[in-house]
Parts: sequence; C-alpha cells; structure tokens
Amino acid sequence: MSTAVDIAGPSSPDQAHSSAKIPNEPLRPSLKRSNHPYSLSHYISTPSPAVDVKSLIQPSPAQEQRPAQPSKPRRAPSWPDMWESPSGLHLAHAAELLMRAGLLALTPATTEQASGSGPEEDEEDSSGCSTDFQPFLGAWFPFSPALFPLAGFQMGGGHWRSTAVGAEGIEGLVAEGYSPSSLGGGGGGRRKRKRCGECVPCRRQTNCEQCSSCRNRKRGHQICKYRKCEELKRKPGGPGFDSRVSGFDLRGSDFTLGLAQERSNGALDG
DNA sequence: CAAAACGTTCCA
DNA sequence: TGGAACGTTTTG
Repeated sequence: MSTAVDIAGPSSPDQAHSSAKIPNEPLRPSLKRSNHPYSLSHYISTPSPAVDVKSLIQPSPAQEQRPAQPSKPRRAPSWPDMWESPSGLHLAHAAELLMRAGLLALTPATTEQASGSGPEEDEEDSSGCSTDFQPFLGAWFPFSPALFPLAGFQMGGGHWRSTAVGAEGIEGLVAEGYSPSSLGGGGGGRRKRKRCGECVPCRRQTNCEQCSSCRNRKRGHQICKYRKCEELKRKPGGPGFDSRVSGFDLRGSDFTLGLAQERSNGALDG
C-alpha cells in the first residue's frame, strides 16, 4: 500500500527556507533540556547528506574538533546529524519501537562502560543504560549492531522517558504541570492532547517538507508526518495504549524502508 | 487575530 | 483501512 518513504530528511536549501517558520523551541519547558547540541540554524546551514557511519563510530579529528557551541555548553555535540537526519530518525525509531515492545529494557547502568559516549554526559544523562537488545539485533535489524550504540547514546542519555508505559508518560506530564484536562483525559470534553515533546518525532525540529502533511499543510492542517508525536499517534485509551507490541510493525514500517533506502545510498555499511 | 496542529469525518 | 480534508482548539 504505502510507497517508499517520502522523506529525505531536512537538507535542501528549499527546505531550510520553509523551515524558517518552524518553531525552533520545544513545546514544553522540559524540552529546553533537549540534548540537541545545535540550533535549528545549524541544521539549516549545514546540509546533512548520508551519514558516514564509520566516521560516527570513529569520529575523525575534524569531527572531534567541531567548534564548540557557546550557547549549548552542557553537551558536546555527538552526532547531531545522525539524529536529525533520516538515519538518525530511523535508528531512534527502531530503538523506541524496541522499547515499546519491551525488548529494549532500559536499566540503571551498573558499569562505567555504560556511559561510553564520553564525559559530556552529565546529570541524569550520565546514568547511562545497559541495554539487553543485542540478542535481537541480528535477527530483527538489517544493520550492524555497531550502530545501536548511536541510538543508545540518546536513549541512555536519560531523556527518553519511557513511552512504553502510557501512564508513566501521563504522570510525567502531570508532574510537569500539565493538567489532565489538557491531555484529553477525563472531563468528558475532547481536549487536544499535547505532544509529549520527548519522543523522537517531537524532538525533530524540522519539517521534511516532502511528506503529504507538509505538502498539504494548508488544507491538511497536520504536522509533518515525521514530527507527529508518537503519543498522539495512539488512540487515547485505545488498545494500543496498553499493548506494548500491537500497533506497529517493523517489517512494513517506514523505518525499515528508510534503512533499505539508506543502505542503498551507502550510508549503512554493514 | 493568525498560525499551528489535534480530532473527526469523509472518501477511495 | 489509510489518507485527505475540514472543524476546532490552542498558542503566541
């Protein structure tokens, strides 16, 4: 039914132009802690072609001496393009899918190796996570397990509040000052739910400008498909809310399609 | 008030 | 059943 992925990621000048109107800030205060090391302008000014995975795993000197961001001193830039690019989206998407399926359990780090992404980790970010997904990689994912630390880098960062448990997400929102009524829960009235602000799509700051939602924004009134909050994709109170596994299909998802596309581009060498 | 975007309805 | 279109709400 669905065709190939209709996103190539934010990269073209044309998109940069159209992205200028996109809010560069998260919707919620908590998002201001976002570990995006770069501002929107950075992505606009630095087109991100296919990600060189090898260089990501073993950053080149040029990458290591990436100019510091005075405004974002707390977190050293690790692989921003990886995260913002389609590649990053897919990897992160995969990780989240695993988390939702309960296959990727985030557990408190017990070894110092858990924070292998470097000393830039701080606060809760430094908690790191030891993941037990490796046994699944070979069977489920068409790319090298070596890539997963890239996603794990973010997941382990502690910013990925578990969206697998809906209640926890709600609790988090409530804890941060979002009333249940504004979340669409209870009250009877249909209030708009808010983006969780922490899932991968929410973290994405640029519209792809290529998906149907972007192209049809005037009439569609919909956010970019790749920015659509994972939480909002679920029916509130629906079965998918409780079931960790139902509701997604890796085999037919854009995720794998995207990976295939990127492999064909040589982005994934495995 | 305008823009953004969620929720619902309609249609192929 | 998924996507498009539209109504409506929310936010700045």
